[in-house]
This record gives sequence, structure tokens and C-alpha cells, in this order.
Amino acid sequence: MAARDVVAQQDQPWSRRRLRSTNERLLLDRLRGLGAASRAQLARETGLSKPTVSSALASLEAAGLVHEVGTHAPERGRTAVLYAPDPAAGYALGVDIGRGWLRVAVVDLDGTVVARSDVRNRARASAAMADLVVGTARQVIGNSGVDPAEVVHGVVGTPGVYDEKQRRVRYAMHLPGWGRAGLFDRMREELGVPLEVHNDANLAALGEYTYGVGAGSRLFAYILIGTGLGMGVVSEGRLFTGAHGLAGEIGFLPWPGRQKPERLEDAVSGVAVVEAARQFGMSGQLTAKAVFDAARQGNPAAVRAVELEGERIAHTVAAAAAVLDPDLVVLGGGVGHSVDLLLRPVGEQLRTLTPLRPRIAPSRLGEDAVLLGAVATALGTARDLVFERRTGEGRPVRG
Amino acid sequence: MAARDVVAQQDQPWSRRRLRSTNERLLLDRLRGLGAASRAQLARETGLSKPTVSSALASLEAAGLVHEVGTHAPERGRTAVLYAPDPAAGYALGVDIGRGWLRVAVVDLDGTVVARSDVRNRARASAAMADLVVGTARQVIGNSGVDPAEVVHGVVGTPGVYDEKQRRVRYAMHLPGWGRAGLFDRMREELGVPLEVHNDANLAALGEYTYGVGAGSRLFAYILIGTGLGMGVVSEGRLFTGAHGLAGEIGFLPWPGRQKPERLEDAVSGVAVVEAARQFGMSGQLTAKAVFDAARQGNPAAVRAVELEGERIAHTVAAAAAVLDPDLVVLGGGVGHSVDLLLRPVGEQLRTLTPLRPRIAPSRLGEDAVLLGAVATALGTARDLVFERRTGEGRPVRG
DNA sequence: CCGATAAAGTTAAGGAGCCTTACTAGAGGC
DNA sequence: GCCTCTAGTAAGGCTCCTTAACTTTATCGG
Repeated sequence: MAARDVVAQQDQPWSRRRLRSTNERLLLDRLRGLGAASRAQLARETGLSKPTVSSALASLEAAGLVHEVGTHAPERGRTAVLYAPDPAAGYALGVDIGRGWLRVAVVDLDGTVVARSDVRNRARASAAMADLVVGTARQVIGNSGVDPAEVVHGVVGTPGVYDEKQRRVRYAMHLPGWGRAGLFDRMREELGVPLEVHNDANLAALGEYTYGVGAGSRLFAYILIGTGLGMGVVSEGRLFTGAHGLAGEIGFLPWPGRQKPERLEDAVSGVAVVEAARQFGMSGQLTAKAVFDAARQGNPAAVRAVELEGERIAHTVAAAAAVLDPDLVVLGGGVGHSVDLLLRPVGEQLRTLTPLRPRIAPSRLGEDAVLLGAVATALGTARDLVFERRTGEGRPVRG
Repeated sequence: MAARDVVAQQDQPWSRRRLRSTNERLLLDRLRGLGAASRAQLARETGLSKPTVSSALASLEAAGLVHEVGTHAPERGRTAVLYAPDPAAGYALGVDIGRGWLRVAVVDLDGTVVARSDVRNRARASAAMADLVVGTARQVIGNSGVDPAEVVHGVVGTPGVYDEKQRRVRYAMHLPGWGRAGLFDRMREELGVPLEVHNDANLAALGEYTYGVGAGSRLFAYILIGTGLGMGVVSEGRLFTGAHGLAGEIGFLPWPGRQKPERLEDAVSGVAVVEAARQFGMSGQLTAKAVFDAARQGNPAAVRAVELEGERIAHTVAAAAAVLDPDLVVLGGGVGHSVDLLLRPVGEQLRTLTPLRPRIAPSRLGEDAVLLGAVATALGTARDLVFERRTGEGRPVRG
């Protein structure tokens, strides 16, 4: 969304006002990259002249986006005054609505988590779940000691796809009633924070890209295997969403299963592992985790079930590799703990399926991937918002 | 490539020189969109002031990028002088190297084809093929009457993937020796035109997006079915290439064929249609075209072969749809003429494979898709180049 | 035919914001 | 104490944008 605004602006004319704004933005971004820097250093790095840097930095300081943060003594010569972005100039909210857990975090503009809460999600009705989200978010903001008005943006991760026009979630098979219209509007209203809604696998991909093993990848795919099955794709640092936000809905991949075509999601998700294990002879109260644990102990039925799961994931990876050409595929979600068991069978099967062999790695963030992705996304928008409102306060606007 | 430069520039500081340059660029682009416009009209549309538009337009005219093109009488008031981009300010070269045909076109900056030649490609050795390309390109430029130095950029479409580092084509299975290093360097040198090399399916996608049925699609996939099998993906108007330029190499899709896993390319390409027809009982000297023609006449073996081909294509489309979420899939290439026969079986099979059902359409450009894609790509870069060299000639450069 | 109106385009004045140059400030080395 | 080196400031100039007023050229209505 923020990115689209920038693109739209490129058709606008360039007056000196825009020039100044762009240079201030350049300095702020550079400062975030460096952590802290002197005016002279910024001038060298950006190519701007020293006076320009001084004046732009003064504006940023007046707007409260930047502040002095210490000094640095060069080998010889006058000591420099260091500036850094003010992390307290605004805050962002991240929410991960999972079937089992609800996670909420508030971060400052540096991306540091200032408050967080993970609560079991026992709500069955969608209204109760919305209430839980709002309540927990209020509580986290309260605990953080941050003025609620300073939480300028929030991002929510949920299964399914958010339809901007109908203002509701679609394709959230595992959350009954969650597709009702108006749910998120109510949450926005009660919370008083703008909320952006994204698919959980997409956010997990962004999280893993920003804070995890995906860093620096040109094209990277995150496969979320849990109750459901999803994939998020990050291309050149930006989320790849497709025409209707359905990109990566690999639950819909054709899968050569039985006579009647079966959805891949049903063949790969946690439920399928349990089903396979049962078919191979395991019995009792099984969960996916239990099957993986048994396989680690050497239980033959469990080993065969895991082997089969590996083959199925390999099929998914092979399809994604042929279409997208990723340089890295990360496996995460519920099976995240068990990726060590899966890597070998996936790799072996992949060799028989396709000559393409992207690097495959387990998630580094584990259960936090979705939340951190939400936080990273919200942070990006929050930084934009805080920067944009600067002008209005700092100086009078004239035509 | 041009797009990447723009991104890189965004980290550079914005001085006054850049300001002017950006506004001139804005005006030129707007002018291309409108075809022709008066200064007052441009001022209204861009938001720039009238004096600024006058002065920037004068610079552009001095640089030869823009010229007066007529007048327009408003309902009342003084008649306006109309300006338009000068199409003769530079030229671009497009080349489609296919196994059967070599196509070359020269276009002016408006995108109008000023000369074109299609020749049979009978060369078997790669060196002969390179010579044929250079010879034909020279001839087309000669016929166009354009000064060869004014052909500022060229784009070549070929099967396979061009490796920028090794400076050679890879994965061009159907062109023996075509992967040799130095081939394109020699062509560049002998022709004296910078040549960019791209995968043919990718260019076809871009061509169909720019001039064909793909116009305005948010995410669109072009499936090229001919001697080989390839897919090009255009996302938000830009080519989607993946991490190593292999995106859309759907020849590598896993395909539930026989006992031994078979490459999808072998199952879907033209050769496979012939093979299937033979298996179903046809005989004689068969080509893919012959099979399709026979099917149109009602030959049962041919009909079954076409049916099977439809199922295979449906499998491809289903996989692409689940991963990419396109709003449009175009079928083109050698089977382009026969898409009418395929649409029904593809649609039917797709219904059984996946709930996702992107719009499927035949190519509008047919055999010209690759060439027009090459031309469109070259045109973009040529416009950039011509705009950039303007400064050097028009005015002295000062720090 | 002549003034009113309207649109296109130019001229002139003013100002925003950048750069360069030249300076001051402060820290170490000899 | 003086030299050198780096950080930062001050002054002046240049570019290029905007606003506002003006000129030019067309139509319309009397």
C-alpha cells in the first residue's frame, strides 16, 4: 500500500518542496541503516553538501524524528555530534491470529518490541475472537506505557485472504464465521488504530525475509505447513501477491493423489500426517507432533508417514521452483520443529522430480514468523506515516 | 535493466539538476501518453506552472526530443500550439530467434515499425545462425533508411536463459551449440548495437501485455507451446524473472506421467502431440499442425491426442494458477492457431483440478508475440537512452 | 466593427533550496 | 604554540520553480 503511493507520486511534478522532502527522507533512511552518524559522515555518504545535511537534519530534529545521541572522536580533529532516528516518534502494532494462539506485539520505530503478549485462542465464534484480539491489543498497548494515539499503524495476519472491497476475509476454511463482513471494521473502530489485514503465510514470508534466514534473497518462498497449507513469496524484498491476493495458495495445486482429485492441502497438512500414520498402523490419540516424535524414536509406521509427507512437500517445492525460480525455500509452521526429519526425504524426492534444486532451509523464527512479519510490515507503514505528518506540524504549508 | 537503474538512482541526492531532468521526463512521458498536447494542457495535467512547462519543453525541443506538430483551436480563445515527441529521435531493434523463423524489426520511438524482415532459419550451426542474425539485422536497418548509429538499443529473444555473467545462453535444448560463449558478444560487435538477450517466452508475455490481450492485467501468464514449453509472467507491468531468470521454466514442472518421472516439457510440447496421435493410431509424416488439422476434420485418433494435450495444458495452468494467481492466462506459440480446439478440453479438465479459474485466452499476436515483446522492451530502453544523452548535447554539464 | 470574454502563452518578480567557498571550532601531534 | 586535520557554520550565488500580471489571439454578442 505504501509502495503503491510512492509509485503514484512519481507522476507528480517536482517542486523544491518535494526536493527537500526527498532529501530529508534520504537522510532518515540512511540514518536508520547506520544506526547513528554525524552530519559530515552523512554528507559524505549521501553526496549532499554539508550545509544541506545540517539544515535538513535540523528540520527532522524539529519534527521530533531525529535527535542527538552522543559524540564520536575521530583519530584527529574535532569530535563529531552523532544523530540517530528517534525510536519513540511513533509505534506500530503487529497481530498474529492463529487457530491455536493469538499473538500481539507493539514495536517502536527502531523495530524493538516494547510489549508483547501471547494468549491461547480458545474462542470458537468469530465475534468472541474479534473481542479477544481487541482486548489483548488494548492490554499490550497499555502495558507498553505508550500513548495509544502514538500507535500509528497495525497489521493483522490471519489465515485466508482479505478482500479489500468486501472488507472481509475469504478462504479461511479452518476458522468458522471468520469470513463475516464488518469484523475487521469493528476491530479498527474499537481499537482506534488503522489495521491492514494480510494472509498469514505471506506475513511469515516477510518476517523470515526481514529478520530470519530469507535476508538478502532475491526471490524467496516460505511454505507454511500447519493446520492448513500456504506459501508466501517475497520478490526483491516485496511481497508477491498475484492479481487477487491469492498467490501462493498452494492448497489448490493439482496433486496426483487418488482417483478423485484431492486438494494438495489435504494431502500435506498436519491432518494428513496423522492420517498416513494411522494407515501405516499407528493408533491412539495422534497429533502431527506425536507422529514426528515417534518417527524420531524409530517407530516404522511413523517413519513411513514422515517419508510420505516429505514426498508431498517435495512435490510442492518442485512446482514452486519451476514457476517462480526461488533461490531459497523455507519450511515453517506447525512442522517447523520437525524440519530436521523432513529435509532428507524432501531433498531425495526433489532430485527425482526436477533438475531445479533451490536451497531448502528450516524457518529460523519458528512460531514467531507471522507476528514478526506483521510487525515488519506495520513498521514500514508507520515510518512512512510518521515522516509524512512531520510537515504538517513542523512548518506551515503553502501552495 | 533500465528499471534497476531508476531504483539505484533513488538513493542519490536530489539536486536542482535532477529536479529539472525529472520534470522534463515527466512532460515527455505525459506527451507520449497523450500523443500531442499544448503547453497549457500539459501544465494543467502535470500540475507544473505554465512558465515551467514552456521552458522545459523548449529544452526538450532543443534536444530534438519533441517538436511542434500542429495547432488546436479551443472553443474560444487563442489557438494552441501542439507538441509531440519526435519519433525519429532514435530507433530500437527487436529480434526473435526461433528454431524455424528469424524475425527482425526496427521501430521508431513511437513504436511504429519502420522495417521488418522474416526469414526462414535453416542454419544448423550456431555460428551460421549468428551470421544470419547479423546479416538480416543489417539488411533491415538498411531498408529502413535509418542511420545505423541512431539504432540505440536492441533486444533479442531466444529459447533458453541468458546468463549475464558467463555471457552465454543456457538451457536452449533445441538449438545445438547455441550455448557457446561469445556468440552474442560477436553479434553486438559486428552490429554495433547494444543487445539485450531475453527468454522468448518472457518476451512473448511482455509483447502480449503491451500490444495484445494482456493489456491492463495485474498479473498475467503467457504459456508458449511450441517445439519447447515455456511461460512468461508479467506482474504489475514488469517481467517476473525469479532469482536466476528461470521463473516460468515450466518444462521442469513435476508431472505424473509414467513410471519414470518425465519432464512436463516432453509431455506438452508439439512433439508430444504427434507422439500421442501416433499412439492412438495415426500414421504417416505427422506434424503437430497436421494432427490439429485432422482433429478439426474429426479424425478420432487426432481428437483424442488433442484432448490429451488439453489435459496436460490444464495441469500446467492449474499449477501456475495456484502459485501465481494470475487474472489471465494466454496460450500461444506453435499451437496458437489451434487454441480454439484446446480451450474446451483445457477448461473442462481445469474444473476437475482446481477451484481457481483464471481467464484463459488465445494469443492475439500469434507468431509475432516474441518479436513485439522484444521491440517493446528495446523501445523502453531506447527511450531512456535517448532522453539521457539529451543533456550531454544540449547544455554544458557543471558540478 | 468593437468591446467583452476566454484561453494560450510570455514576462517579471520573488523565493526555496541547493552548492561552493570561506570561515570558525575543537582536537591532537610536534 | 603552531600546524594539521576534521566538524560544522555563514555568506553568496545559482538554478529553477511559482505567482501574478500582461500580451496575444481567438470567439461572441451587440
